[in-house]
Amino acid sequence: MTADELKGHLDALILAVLSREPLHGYAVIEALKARSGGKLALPEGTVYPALHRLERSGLLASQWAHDGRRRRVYRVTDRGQRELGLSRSRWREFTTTIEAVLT
Amino acid sequence: MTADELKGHLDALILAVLSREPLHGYAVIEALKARSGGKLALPEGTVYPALHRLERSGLLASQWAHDGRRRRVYRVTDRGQRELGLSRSRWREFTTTIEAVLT
DNA sequence: CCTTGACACCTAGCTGTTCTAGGTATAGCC
DNA sequence: GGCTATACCTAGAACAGCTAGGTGTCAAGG
Repeated sequence: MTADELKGHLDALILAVLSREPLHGYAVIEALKARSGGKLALPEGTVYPALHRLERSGLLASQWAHDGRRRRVYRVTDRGQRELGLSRSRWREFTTTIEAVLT
Repeated sequence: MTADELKGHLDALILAVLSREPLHGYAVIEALKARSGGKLALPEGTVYPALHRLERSGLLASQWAHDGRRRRVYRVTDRGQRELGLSRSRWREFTTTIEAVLT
């Protein structure tokens, strides 16, 4: 399920894990894996560009941390928090719409 | 909600409406609109290529009907029916996975 | 009669997102 | 010293959905 069916929902997932606590990119990947029971095993080439995109559009902010390794730690901005709320209600509408047709 | 978030799920939706009864392309668009309460207003440029794709991969079969207008009527093949079943369970897994992360 | 709008089909090319497949570099363990 | 896990990055491929154009029929209204 490393999927094309994911399209359009990745941003919300990233915002969701980062809204709990700031994390660096690699840790975001692992958090997604952990919180989904291993189902969401996203490659770095998917997540890193997504983080950059989200930062460019002001939903995330990042800071370099140098505790041994170089790590870029991301946190959700206020706008990102609001966007996460919108994403959640959009998700609910999306699923009910699809399910209305699918069942 | 005419969306990028739809990606990867359109095929299942089309199979679902056509599994009830065979329809021509334009009617598929209207059926999707009706069954979703107007939320799914997909442009022709999305649906027609999808129908062709599904036929090419053997999940749909079509026949021209000439009752006044030219209409290409699509029906779900046996393979398409099986695929619809798979799509439904994939959908369930997909939503539970996303929701585990999102909530 | 002729224009407008709904019906019904089609496709080339744009866009944007995910993935593939490469690359760099450090830390820790055997 | 070499291997694995950690940690970052990006160019380009692949592909789905959309935009924006096109054709043609039919029915209703002016």
